[in-house]
Amino acid sequence: MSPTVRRTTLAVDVVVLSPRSDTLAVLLVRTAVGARERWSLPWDAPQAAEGLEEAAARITTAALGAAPAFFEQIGALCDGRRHPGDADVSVGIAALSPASDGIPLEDAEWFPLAALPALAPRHRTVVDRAAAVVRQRVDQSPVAFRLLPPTFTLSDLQAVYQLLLGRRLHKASFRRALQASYLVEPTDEWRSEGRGRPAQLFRYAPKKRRGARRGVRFDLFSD
Amino acid sequence: MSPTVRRTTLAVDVVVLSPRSDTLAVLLVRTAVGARERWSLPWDAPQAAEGLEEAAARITTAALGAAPAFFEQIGALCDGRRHPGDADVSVGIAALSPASDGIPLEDAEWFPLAALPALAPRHRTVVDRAAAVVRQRVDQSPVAFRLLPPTFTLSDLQAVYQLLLGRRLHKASFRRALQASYLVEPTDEWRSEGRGRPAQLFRYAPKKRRGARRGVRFDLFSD
DNA sequence: TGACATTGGTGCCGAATTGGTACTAATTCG
DNA sequence: CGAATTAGTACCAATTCGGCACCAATGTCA
Repeated sequence: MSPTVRRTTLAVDVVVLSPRSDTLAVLLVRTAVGARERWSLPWDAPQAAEGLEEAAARITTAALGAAPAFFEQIGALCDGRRHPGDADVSVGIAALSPASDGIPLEDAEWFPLAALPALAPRHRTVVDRAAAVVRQRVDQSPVAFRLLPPTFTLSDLQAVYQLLLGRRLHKASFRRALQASYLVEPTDEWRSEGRGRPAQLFRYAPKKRRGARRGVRFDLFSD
Repeated sequence: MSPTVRRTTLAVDVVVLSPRSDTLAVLLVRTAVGARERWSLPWDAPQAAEGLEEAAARITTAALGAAPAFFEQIGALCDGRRHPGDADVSVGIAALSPASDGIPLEDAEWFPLAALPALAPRHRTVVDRAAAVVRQRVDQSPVAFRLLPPTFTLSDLQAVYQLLLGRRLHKASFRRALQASYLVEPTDEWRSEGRGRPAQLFRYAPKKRRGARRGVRFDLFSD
């Protein structure tokens, strides 16, 4: 018996993440279902000859008015869980948007990741996986920089890392590690943010220094 | 304009990885195309009401005669690249199988990851992503243990880590890290492998010690 | 205007971790 | 028995880490 394809229905569900008022927030759109107000992730089917990330960009732009700075696919879901459009399979995409970018359209709103309204079960799973994936990627891809404007202070950067990792970092150690990584370079601008000493602005500018590989670390296991 | 689903064709492509003769090997199946011999990943469409990993287990069993020990989905691909069954979308699954498990069926064969025959472009991408994902997960999920039989020596384990990471590890440091991680426990069996001192056998038995979280490491960036 | 609060940034030191070498242990081969 | 081979450990110097204290530059307010 040789393999054959089957027709299925497919949806792209986008989890747009952005730091808003000191927490990670998710963009949801209002869906009119009966009398009660309901929310869902922005989603749609990919159009013909459209890549998955192209579709994600289009879907996000429709809800936020701006294209996100970064995408990462978090996989296909095909559990039996209900999807708002009854798609057989969902492809989840995590999209990162700087705090300053975009103004949600009329039927869209930011919700803190920790305080979401009820969602379709499939969407709930997609959100959870997106958050987990982004948090895991923090030190392997430039995730944090995509949640910040093009120039930022080191305190901003540290705050984003702390948001993503969910724990405090030591200022001196953080800067040492950053220095050693050749990921940012200083600009000659300074920002004065009300009181306190002005902070130097940096930009993301990774140098291709192959970092010194360390030995295996077994410390991130979770299961 | 509210979102709607579209019908597409879907395939599950499985990358079965196993350590064979000191390299990572991939299981391929022979596909008769014209006169020339061609190879592809084992694949099929998911059956109705079948989860993606269930499908992967079924597909692998059909080619290897045994179900793999571990699956990890590596995402959906929807580039324009050609798929052997002309599926619009492929879901790639990495499957791990211990060296000792399974005997490839008549039309299946192991190929070293570094010396694969020509594949359909989509399958080539799936293989590359599977290898990258598995290598990245090495220190975050029990990937290495799924490439070994239930009991193994620490030298076996170190060899697998070295295969996956593609570099040498220091014996003392490796064992220190392993000790600190509470991932294995000794059995009271010993294995004598020809010459040399017999090695104690261990089994995978993760203790739920929340590892001491370290500071951010910026060293694994690749782009 | 000058003390003080506030935020940014760095220097230093003891403790922990790392990588390396060298050692001991247990077995097979001849 | 001794050489060879593989397993496992002890020690040590160098590096890295976390924490604290300190200095710097600005706004606030008496």
